[in-house]
Amino acid sequence: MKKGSVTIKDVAERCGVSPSTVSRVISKSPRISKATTERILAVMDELGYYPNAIARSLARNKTGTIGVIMPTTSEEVFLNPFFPEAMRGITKAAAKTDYDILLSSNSEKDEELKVIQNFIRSSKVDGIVLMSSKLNDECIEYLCEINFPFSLIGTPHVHSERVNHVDNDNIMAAYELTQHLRDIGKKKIAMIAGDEQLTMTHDRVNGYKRAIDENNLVFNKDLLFTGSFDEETGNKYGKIIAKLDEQPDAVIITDDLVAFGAVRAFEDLGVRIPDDIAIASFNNSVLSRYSSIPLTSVDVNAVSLGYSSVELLVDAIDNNVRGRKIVVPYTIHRRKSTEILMESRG
Amino acid sequence: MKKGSVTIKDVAERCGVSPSTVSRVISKSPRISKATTERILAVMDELGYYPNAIARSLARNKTGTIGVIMPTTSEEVFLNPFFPEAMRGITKAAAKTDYDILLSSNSEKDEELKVIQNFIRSSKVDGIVLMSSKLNDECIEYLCEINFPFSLIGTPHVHSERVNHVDNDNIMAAYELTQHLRDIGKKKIAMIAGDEQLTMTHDRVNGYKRAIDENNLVFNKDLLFTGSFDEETGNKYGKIIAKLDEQPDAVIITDDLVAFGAVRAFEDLGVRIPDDIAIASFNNSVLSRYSSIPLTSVDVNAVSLGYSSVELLVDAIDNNVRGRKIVVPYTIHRRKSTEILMESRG
DNA sequence: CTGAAAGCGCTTACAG
DNA sequence: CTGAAAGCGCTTACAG
Repeated sequence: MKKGSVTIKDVAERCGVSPSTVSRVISKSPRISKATTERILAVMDELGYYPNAIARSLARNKTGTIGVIMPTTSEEVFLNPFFPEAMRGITKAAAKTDYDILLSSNSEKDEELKVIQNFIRSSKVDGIVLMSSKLNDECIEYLCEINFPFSLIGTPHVHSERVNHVDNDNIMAAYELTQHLRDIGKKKIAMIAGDEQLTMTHDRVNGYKRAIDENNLVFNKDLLFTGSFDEETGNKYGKIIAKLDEQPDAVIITDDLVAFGAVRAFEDLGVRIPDDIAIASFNNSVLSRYSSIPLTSVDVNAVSLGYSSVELLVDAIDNNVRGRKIVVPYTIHRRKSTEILMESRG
Repeated sequence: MKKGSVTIKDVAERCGVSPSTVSRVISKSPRISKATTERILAVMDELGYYPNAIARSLARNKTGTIGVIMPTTSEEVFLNPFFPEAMRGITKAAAKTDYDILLSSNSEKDEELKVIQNFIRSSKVDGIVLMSSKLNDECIEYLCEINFPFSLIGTPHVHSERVNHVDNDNIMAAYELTQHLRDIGKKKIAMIAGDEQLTMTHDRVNGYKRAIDENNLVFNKDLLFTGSFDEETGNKYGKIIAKLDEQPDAVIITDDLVAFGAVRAFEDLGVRIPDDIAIASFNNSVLSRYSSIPLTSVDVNAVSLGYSSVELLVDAIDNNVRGRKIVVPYTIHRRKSTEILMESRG
């Protein structure tokens, strides 16, 4: 557009000072007299001057933007309400800290590392937020190796003492959920966990197992399912579970959307919720409230996770902080899908 | 980090050529001999050279990034599934066209214009995607005035021949929805439309009115409500509608989330859906399928809207195109909330 | 087909 | 408190 608009040089000339001086009032250097400062500010206003962010970035070797890496394909991502929520927290924190957000747009699966490398090598960003944590995460590996500032939503599998991360206590959350199911009288509890590659999945499975052990319930690995975060997965496993010879009486599911798939399967097959099978899931999306059977669900507080991830990152960029960890509390919302059974019922 | 890493100069020296030549192979200029090109490529690889995007931007006066402006507060935005969906389309198209996405993070309401001005004046972006269209939209106004490349998701209220935009035919969609309600035997149709400031709201209201007229139903402005896109709004108007002396027998609602609020109100007050009041809404979110009463809903194809908005924008940037319009088809999904009534019923 | 030079718009030691 | 100068890493007419 109107290029060659007004530059620092124009302002300088008009004021009869050097560009250096103008630059200093821009960056609020205290070494400029109040008089000149005000005169320059006035002229900047008059001329409609606005500092060029690109030029500034180049000179200062700092971009003022952070890269946010959406896991896997952006297509899948936005189906899960977790990510929009987390983005909400991220944008909010970014607005506060005055960083811009460069959104990764990896079109293909497993291009994350490439996107990250591109962001870094072409120096488009000062730091990176990783929105998920896998078991052998090459992105985490890479970022640690080159010691580039980043923060992680989730818990790293390795290098935990070197990476800034924010997470819920997923072990405890799954543990509590399992306890809750036992408390309402359930004995045989299945689990549909998420992607095996995610550390989150492992944490939740561990919490589940611990509760099973402590309550002297039997752990049966045939009752533990893993898969992706979509309705289909839930529907598929729901059908399998409903048709088991020894049907479980409860199931913990790693996400509401998946849970809906299971609910659909149960309804289709005449399995009553919560009477025959109770359901408890994660993410507390709007859907969990408005489902035909409202679902007990863990609110992981995705907004806070996102918000804190940016705070951590800024600390990493500005103060070179590494290995800090923030735990965001979760809340279990009890709903009809795990309602306590009446004494007398057919 | 590893600053002063490897630059174009390093590559040039190592090759015994000038930086100009290296620059030319980077930008794939055809004027460089195949031999030198290959030699230089090899050295770039050997040295791990990667062009600095910032420097390139400054020199070329082009950033290679597009700014995406989320309407109002980012907090509200992510509650509505429309936006994540649209973002999905946007990131997908951006990945294809090789543009980066700078996400607006306006923390306060009505800071959109400021964010836009900041993006443009500090030359952080080559173009802008506006995700919603208001009646007297100062952002559209501004962008037209300075003739900055942008595209709009929605229909502009004015300057329509000058702005690139992509939208559904909202008039027709609301018209069809109203017809559908009449077809299932409804006579007195209310509407909970969205924010009065949105052109979308006006289009939908117009389609609704037209259908009312054509069918010789009575238009009653007391049956037309406007408000924001949240459950509360739906719940509030749902209660009001349920308590009207002459209760309507159907209601069109501008968004599933709002519709859920109304459903809740109706259920609480013993109003049967669809028997007493049928409900048809917009956006076809996952929720509309899994609600206690599945909702008839219009799929606006938000992903396509987002995708096309980027295509339009790139055309605006590269070829200076203005005033192009794309219409994205919608689909009405009929569900239980507008099921045809049985003949004999109490 | 290639190079020397100027320039993109800012910042920042260094010197005074 | 202020300025001259060099530099950030690239691009691009211009000239050959």
